[in-house]
This record gives sequence, C-alpha cells and structure tokens, in this order.
Amino acid sequence: MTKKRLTIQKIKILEYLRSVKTHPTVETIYNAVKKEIATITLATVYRNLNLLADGGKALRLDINNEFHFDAEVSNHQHCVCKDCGKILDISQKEISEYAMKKINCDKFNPTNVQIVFQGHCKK
Amino acid sequence: MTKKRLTIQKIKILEYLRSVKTHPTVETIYNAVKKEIATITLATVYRNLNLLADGGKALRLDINNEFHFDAEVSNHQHCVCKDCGKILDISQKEISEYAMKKINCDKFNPTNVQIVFQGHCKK
DNA sequence: TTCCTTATTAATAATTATTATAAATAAGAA
DNA sequence: TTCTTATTTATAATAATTATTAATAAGGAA
Repeated sequence: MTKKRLTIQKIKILEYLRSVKTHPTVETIYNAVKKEIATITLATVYRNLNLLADGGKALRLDINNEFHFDAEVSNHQHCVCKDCGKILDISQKEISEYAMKKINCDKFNPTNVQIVFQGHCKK
Repeated sequence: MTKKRLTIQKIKILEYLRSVKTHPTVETIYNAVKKEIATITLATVYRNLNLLADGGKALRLDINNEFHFDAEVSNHQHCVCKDCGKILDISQKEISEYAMKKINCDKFNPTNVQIVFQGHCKK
C-alpha cells in the first residue's frame, strides 16, 4: 500500500510520451524531458516509465534489444524493419482480438498480446 | 559471398539448441556448450546464435530484456509470465496465420510475426 | 500556513548484456 | 600437405539497465 506521489517528473514524462507517435527509447525520452527539467536523471526516467508500464498507462516494447515506450495502450500492432530497425504502427484491432479469443493454454492466464511483424520497410 | 565454414562450435550450439524445448539465453547456451568445448567463449556463442537467427535456423526472442533462442522456427507463439518471467510455448498455427493473412500495410513487407502473450502463469 | 513523514529524486556507482578488436587457430580448397 | 582466410579465443570496450544513498519535495496533519 505505498501511496504514490505525483511529481513533475512523472507528469512531464507522460506528457511527452503522449505527444509523440513514435516509439521512443528511454534515452530519447530522457533527452526530451531534460529540456524542461534540467536536473532529471536517466534513472528517474527509467523508474517512471516502468511505473507507467506496470500501471498499464504505457507499453514497454522489447525491440532491437532495448526498451521502447508507447503511450498508446489500445489494441494495435507493430512492424519492425529487419534492415533499419524502424518501428511502424498498425491498427487492426481484429488481429489482436483474434489472438486473445483463440488462445487456449491451461497453464497460463493471458492479459494482453504483443504482436510484432518482422520484415522490410519499403523506403 | 563469404563462404561459411562448419565448425564444431556451430555444430554443438545448434545441437544443444535443438535438444531443449526451453528458450535458453545466450548465457545458458554458453554454459551448456562449454561442457563439451571448454575453451569456447561467450562472443563465439553470440556470433553463432546471431548467424543461426539471420539464417532462419533459429528464432531470436527479445524477452525480459535479453535474447532467448529457439530452434523451433515453425509458426508458434509464446507466453511470458509478468511475475516470474517464464516463457511457455503455444502451438496454434491459426493465430499466426490469421495475423499474416490480415495484415495490411502499404509501407511494410512482412516476412513473419512474433506473437507474445503476457499474463500470469498458474503455478 | 507550517510541520512532519516518507516517497521520490539526483548523483553516482555498479551490474549486466552485447559487440568490437586483434592475434592465433583451423576449415576446406588446391 | 600446403595455403588462404573464415572463425575462434581472449580480452577490452560499449551500451543498457539497475542499485545505492543522501537530499529533496509531495501531500496529509496540526
């Protein structure tokens, strides 16, 4: 029962994350928020992003061996280019819904799906 | 056109990976193969696993912020427990097939999907 | 408002995962 | 067997993430 406190660090981080439609890394978010809170540290950004993810207010994507965050938590999917690493959004709810509806595993209780298409982006 | 050479390191790594149905990390694979090739190094294991993944002979899964490898490359899905990090296999081809059939993005050419269910394992 | 408790932050160090480098080794063709 | 060079080993370097601790500040109580 630890009571959470609302800090400007939390506010600015979420504010930034909601303002972009990219899927920024912690480093990118850190650099952006630093413009408003000059003393903020990477550890603070990490901590708050993890809190957001744990609280269901953001997605934490494990892509290209680093974390990417996304404030859009509704059913959508991602495409990752094997060549350049770029991440694209897809919004076809039916794909995620189908997966959640069909999955059948007695040893596991699924709460959500992450669907990542791999391939090549047409530049 | 670099001609690949078949080394015992490559052979033993793939052999081990095919012998397990878990989703070992590089470290785990390294420790296992080390029992047969005492002088093998982590870098060699990394290099060969990445070659396997690039060659389509293994899956490289970005889970819990580290790589997990899987010699089973056919259409299957994974479940990751948010509590203990355990990875379970699901084999419902229709789920991946549906995703590949439905995806519609003019900016991207998908070659495969990785579907990861998140939730809680029933211990 | 002021005071108090303690969650949170900043600053820093430590850890962990992964990749790079260069000399030594060994596949496989000649 | 010899030769070329891809691969390995050993090691160092890098990059991402987490841990530690004293200082700060959120928010409830007086």
